[in-house]
Amino acid sequence: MSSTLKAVRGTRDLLPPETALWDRVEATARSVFARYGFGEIRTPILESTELFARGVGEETDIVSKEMYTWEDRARAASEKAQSLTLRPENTAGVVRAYIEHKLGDTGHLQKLYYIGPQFRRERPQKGRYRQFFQIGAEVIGPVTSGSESPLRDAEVLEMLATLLDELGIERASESNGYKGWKLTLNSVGSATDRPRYVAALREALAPIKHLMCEDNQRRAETNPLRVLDSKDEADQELIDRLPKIADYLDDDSKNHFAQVLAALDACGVPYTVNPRLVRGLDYYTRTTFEFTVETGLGTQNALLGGGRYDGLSEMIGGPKAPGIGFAIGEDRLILTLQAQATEAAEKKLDAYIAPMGVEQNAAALALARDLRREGLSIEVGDGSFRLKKSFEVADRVARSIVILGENEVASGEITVKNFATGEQKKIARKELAEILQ
RNA sequence: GCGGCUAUAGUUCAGGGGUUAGAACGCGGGUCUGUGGUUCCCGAUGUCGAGGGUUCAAAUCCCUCUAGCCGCCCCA
Repeated sequence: MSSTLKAVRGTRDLLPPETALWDRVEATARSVFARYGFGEIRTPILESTELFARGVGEETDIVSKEMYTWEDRARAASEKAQSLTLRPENTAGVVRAYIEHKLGDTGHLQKLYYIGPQFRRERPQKGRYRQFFQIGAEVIGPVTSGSESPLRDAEVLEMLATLLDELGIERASESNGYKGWKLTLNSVGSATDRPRYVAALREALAPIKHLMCEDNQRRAETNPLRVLDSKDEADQELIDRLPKIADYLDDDSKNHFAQVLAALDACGVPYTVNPRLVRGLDYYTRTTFEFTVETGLGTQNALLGGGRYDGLSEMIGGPKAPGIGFAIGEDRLILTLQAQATEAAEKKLDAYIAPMGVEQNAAALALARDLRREGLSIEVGDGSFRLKKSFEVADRVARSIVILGENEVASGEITVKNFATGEQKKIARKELAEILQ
């Protein structure tokens, strides 16, 4: 017995009417990004494995255990098999394209956004899929283009606040029980601060880690920064006494962070500084941030995350090109909007054309064609339907019904009925479009 | 990757070894061969997730698998 074929684990089909919400989210994002001077970039979903190993970091969970990676087949003896990977995130790909196309040589600041699928092989859950969608943006360029400016950090954060506002996601406040979006940020220091701090952390952890939970003992070895955002109650006191990142920031980094916060204040973007906020990707430097929401996502409450990556370009063999970016979990954004249950009125078509008898089918389709070209949304029934059925279907999908029968053809007039008012009248063809508006 | 819960009609769910598996919504039809949205009357919903086992008998009990969900890990 053959089992039926299904979408593979962790992937899913998106169907109407839900896709209308995806459209709205993407259209809103494009509109906001355009106003901030961003242009769209589309990079391949397939990249050389090495890009992620070097960019995202060999030791990160993403690279070490979550990537879809395989050896591409060598087609000729002279060709070498190459290790390929379905992109688990998009920043590395964008920076690779920036380097490959020598965008830095333009001397201009690059503002790029993308919308597309990403792939990570994790255990699926609500808000966490193996193929998931990210909407992201990157600001990157040579230092002389101003790419290192704290103004860029603040601009990106303010843009995100605007986007969430325009999408209708509430800000966390007392009145909504802090269920709206919340921005948390931190500075993890420059490319030299960060290793210094990690070394200090390792040193501090060495004598006390055996007192901690199993997870934290492992983290102390593999990724000491992660110990900081451990949720283990018993370990909190020990964690509080660990060195603070703020004490390892050089003056430039401190100054940079202070300017970001000042600009956020000036723009009225609410935030919380969390000195323990660390992000899982190796490339982050200085400003890191995440937006969380409490609605609809369970424990997957990180709606988007991002940060500065001043050294990423060099890590993958490019010129110095500081940058800052973010990735929004589009799936999570959709879930949040659905949970907010601002049930938008169901969109109905302008009219439904009901041909009376199959001999009217051709005329009905021609009429539909004309009305559609006039900008109306139209559905056409079938002449074999009884009129009662036509009315039922029409009432479900459209605001008005247009009846096309022998009487109408004979008289040259068309019968139109509006479902909301119940008003029915016979009108001339040329008045039709206006009546249906 | 680890631990737990779940899988029955298009949808949301009830049923818990014994003939033919139920409700609501939705769907089809009728009262009405040119009139919907509210009524009224009929009807069909289905390999009970897949495979195997126990039993005279399995949707029901057991095992395996698959998928979803919850928590962890981690992240968007």
